[in-house]
Amino acid sequence: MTNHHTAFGNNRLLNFLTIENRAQFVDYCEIVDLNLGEVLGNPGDTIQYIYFPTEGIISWEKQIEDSPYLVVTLIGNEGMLCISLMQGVNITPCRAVVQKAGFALRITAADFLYQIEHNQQLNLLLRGYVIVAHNQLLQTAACNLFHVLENRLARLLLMFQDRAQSDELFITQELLAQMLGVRRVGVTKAAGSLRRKNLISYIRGNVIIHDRTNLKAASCSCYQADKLAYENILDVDKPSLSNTSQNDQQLVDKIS
Amino acid sequence: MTNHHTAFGNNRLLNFLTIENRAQFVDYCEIVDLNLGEVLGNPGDTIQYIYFPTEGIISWEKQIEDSPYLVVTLIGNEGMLCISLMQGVNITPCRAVVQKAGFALRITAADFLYQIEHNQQLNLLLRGYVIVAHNQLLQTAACNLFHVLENRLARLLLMFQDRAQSDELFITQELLAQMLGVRRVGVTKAAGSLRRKNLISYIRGNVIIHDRTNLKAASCSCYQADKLAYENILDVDKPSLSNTSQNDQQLVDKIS
DNA sequence: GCTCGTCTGTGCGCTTACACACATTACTTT
DNA sequence: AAAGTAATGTGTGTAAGCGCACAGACGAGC
Repeated sequence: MTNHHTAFGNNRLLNFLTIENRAQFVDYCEIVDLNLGEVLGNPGDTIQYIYFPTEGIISWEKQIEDSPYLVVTLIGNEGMLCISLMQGVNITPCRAVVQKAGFALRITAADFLYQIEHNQQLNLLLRGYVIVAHNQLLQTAACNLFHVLENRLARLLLMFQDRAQSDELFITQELLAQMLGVRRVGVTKAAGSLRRKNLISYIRGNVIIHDRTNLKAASCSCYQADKLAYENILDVDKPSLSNTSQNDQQLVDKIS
Repeated sequence: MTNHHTAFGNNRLLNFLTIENRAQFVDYCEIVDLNLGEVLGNPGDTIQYIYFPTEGIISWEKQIEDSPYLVVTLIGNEGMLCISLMQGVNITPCRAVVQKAGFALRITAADFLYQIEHNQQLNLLLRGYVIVAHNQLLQTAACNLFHVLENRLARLLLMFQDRAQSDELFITQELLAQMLGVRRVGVTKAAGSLRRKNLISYIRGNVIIHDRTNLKAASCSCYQADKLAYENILDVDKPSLSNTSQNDQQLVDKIS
C-alpha cells in the first residue's frame, strides 16, 4: 500500500478541476472495481450511478434491431459514464461494458445532481465534456461511412492504447470486430495488414503496439481530430492541473 | 396578414414550455428569414446567435479531410441550432446550411445564456434536447454502418417530410447523395427502386411522397427510434402544450 | 424554334466487405 | 502426452457501392 498512485490512478477529466473543487466532489465518490465483462448499464435503465474511470476501459455500445452491439465510444480515465444525467435525463440509451479491468470513482445519481448544481467549475467542465462526446460521435458517424476498415482499426487501437495507458492490449479479434461493426474475418485481414507493416503484433488476444507513430499515419485523421477537440474544448480556461500526489491521498482516504 | 400561424409557424420544441415561460423567452427573440442555401455557421465559428426554426429546414454537416460534407442531422421546427452554447461552449463544430427556406426565432448568444440561467423550465427542456440530439447521432452512426442505401434514403426522405411539413420536397438527387455521403448515381438507383414501389415520384428536384406508411416500412427502424426517443425524453414531465393561437400572437407582436 | 445548363439514367470494371465453410495454431486441462 | 477449446487464418462466391464515362430528359432563356 505504499504506491496508491499506480494502484488507483486518476481521472484526467476531474484533474481539470482545482484541488478544492476536486476534493469537494471526490468526497462524495467511492472507489469501485471495474471487472472485465461487467455490464454497468443497459439501454432503458434508470441511471443509479455515475462513473469516472481512473483505470480500465468501458465501452459504450448501441444496438439497432437484431444487429450485434456496435461500440460507439471507449471511455477511460479521460471521460465519464454517463452523460445523460448531466442533462437531467436519468435514462441511459446504451449498454456499458467493462472491456479492461480497473477502478472508477463512483457517485450516486442523487449526489451527482446535487454536486453539479452547487459546484460551478464542475458544472462547466462536465457540460463541456458532453460536447466533447458529441463531437467524437460526429466524427465516428462520418468515419464509419468514409474510411476503410484498416484505418478504422488503427484508430480504435490507438484509442484503446490511450485509455489502457499501455502498449499491450488484451483484446481478441472477435471483440474488435464487434466494436467496429464488422465480421471477425474482416479484422483478421486488416490486423494482418498492420502486422505486415510492423506496426503491431499479436497472438491470441494479446495485441502489442510497436510503432505508434506510423500507426497514427495508418489511421484516419479522426483520431487526431478527437484529441484536438478534447483539448480545445476542455482546456479553454487553462484550469490549474492539480497536484496529483495530493489527489491520490484523497483516494487512499476513501478506501481505508 | 390575417393568418400569422401559416405565415411564421411555431417551434415545437418551445411549445413544450408553459405559456408564461415561452412568452418570457420569445420576448428576447426576433423573427428572421431562412433563405435557401444560406450558411448559418461554419466549423470553428464563434456562436453569435441561436436559432429555433418555425418553418424551413437547416442541415447540420460534418466534413472530414477532403471528403464532401456529410449531413449528420436535419433541424426543423422540432429542434434548435446549435446546442454547443447550451453547454457553455461557444464554438460550433459543424456547418449549418438552410436546405428549405422559412423562418426562425433568433436570439443572441448573450441573451440565450442569460435565459437558460434564469428560466428553469427552458433549461431543463433544452438540456433534454441535447440528449435527444445525441441519441439521434448514435442512431445515425450505427445506421450508416449497417443499413443499405435504399433504407437510409427512405429514412432521410421521411425526416425531410416531417420537417418540411409537406408531401412535396424540393431537393435534387445530388443533394440527397451529399447528405447520405454517397455518389449521386447511388441515389438514382435507390430512388428508382422506391419509385417502382410507388412510394415516391420525382422529376428534377421535385420529390413527392405518395405512400408514407409503406415508405416507413421501406426505411430502417432508425426513423421510428428517433421519434420515440424525442417523445420519451422531452415529454417526461407531460408539460402543458400551450395554446398555439396565443403563441402566434406573440410572434405577430415581434414583427409589427 | 434553338441552345445551354441542370438533372437523371445506364453501363462497366473494380474494391470493400459480407456469408458461409473449414483449416490451423496456441493455450489449457486432464 | 492427449484432448479440448478458444483464437486466428484461408478460400470461394456474392453483394453493395465506387469511379469514370456518357446518354437522355427536362426546363429556362434567347
